[in-house]
Amino acid sequence: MAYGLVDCNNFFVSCERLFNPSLNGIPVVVLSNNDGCVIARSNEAKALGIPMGCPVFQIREHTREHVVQLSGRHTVYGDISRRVMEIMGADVENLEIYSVDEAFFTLPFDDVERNHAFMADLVRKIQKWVGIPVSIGFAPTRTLAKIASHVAKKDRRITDGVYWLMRPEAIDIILRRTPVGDVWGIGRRLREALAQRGVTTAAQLAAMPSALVRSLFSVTTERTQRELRGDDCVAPSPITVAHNSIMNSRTFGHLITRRREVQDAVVVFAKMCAKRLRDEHAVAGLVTVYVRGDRYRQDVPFYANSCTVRLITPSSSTNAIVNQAMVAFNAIWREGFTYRKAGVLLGDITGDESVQLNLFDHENHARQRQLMQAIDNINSHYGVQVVTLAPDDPAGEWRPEHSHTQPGSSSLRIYTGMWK
DNA sequence: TCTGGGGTCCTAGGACCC
DNA sequence: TCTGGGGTCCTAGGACCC
Repeated sequence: MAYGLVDCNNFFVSCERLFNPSLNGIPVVVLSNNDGCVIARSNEAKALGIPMGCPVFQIREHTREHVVQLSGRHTVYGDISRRVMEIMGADVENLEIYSVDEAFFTLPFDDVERNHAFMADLVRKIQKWVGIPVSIGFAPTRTLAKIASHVAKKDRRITDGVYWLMRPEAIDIILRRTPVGDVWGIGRRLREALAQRGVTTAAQLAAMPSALVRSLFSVTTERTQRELRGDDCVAPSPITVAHNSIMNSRTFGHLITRRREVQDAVVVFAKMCAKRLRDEHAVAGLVTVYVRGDRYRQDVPFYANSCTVRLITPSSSTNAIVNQAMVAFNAIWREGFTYRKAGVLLGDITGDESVQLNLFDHENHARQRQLMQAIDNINSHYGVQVVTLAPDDPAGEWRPEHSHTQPGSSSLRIYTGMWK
């Protein structure tokens, strides 16, 4: 049994290079929202020593001058990702899409050489058809396959973009050369804790007694450790992974002190969450709202809080979710602080066919569902928010003094008018 | 001056029940 | 005054991932 991992190299940068070939061969980074952090780097940018997740202002000035900085375009990356995954899905078995630029799969043949030739072809095919360079690693476990794909990426000329980490001797050699912090599942905290015990390489972690790893850390870390030894511990996930939570949040471009502005943002996040729920034919039972100040600012008092509200009947109705988000928001809002970020998180998500209806909610639920569907249809037809629910109204009912509104009982008003 | 967004899983501790 | 044990469910918080 072996797992394959296909990994798109420097994915966001590679996408940008598709549209602008002059970016080839030079240092390029793609930035997060508000152009705050580096979220993708070309090899040339990595060579300049720019770390992943690095805030832009921390890049030394004379380095920054030589780097092309681009704002992220995640819709575009999503489209390109889909094309890569479609090609993979057509040629391999049990493709499990793990992230926008990675997927696990199992091998199509028993014969190693045949597999290798097939995979090397696949790497060339994706490069030719989509224009994205990928690397593929194979190993007895997913954790080892991640390490194998790193080897494939690093030593591309030797490996054809495909690397097999199957033989115990080969695994042993590679693990000795792999810093423990590069192992999938070992982050900064665990790396530091392990270093205190003299464990700095993946091989040393693999050699630790599993019971000790578990008692020092957690079952998750023990699983990681066993995977390094070749025990397959990560349960396979179904191809269509249902979400346990849906989140929408944003760091604001500047510090906000006005209630109205933060509240408007929360309403927008709640609406986007509700729309995604409906797209996934799901309903949520929990609505969490959180707000927080700027943890880096020493000169203003810091405040952060969150509140979770349960819906009496799980719902995907914008009205019900925005309503509960406002109840939660009102509970945590504090005047006199500055706010840097807010978000809405939906939890307890289930399929919408199995909603346990509250006795009094039956009729209301069916009507809500029809209304939401009508609104989604109109908006998707025109491609803009032609129809929207009332909460955007500055004189609306979402004021603190109206925070006792019960779920589902507030009136629904519809604006029709083009969005400017 | 400037520090992302969207997820997952695990653990500890409290409330509550019999 | 003495004041169980075992179970479930929920939540907050932490660590990790890309």
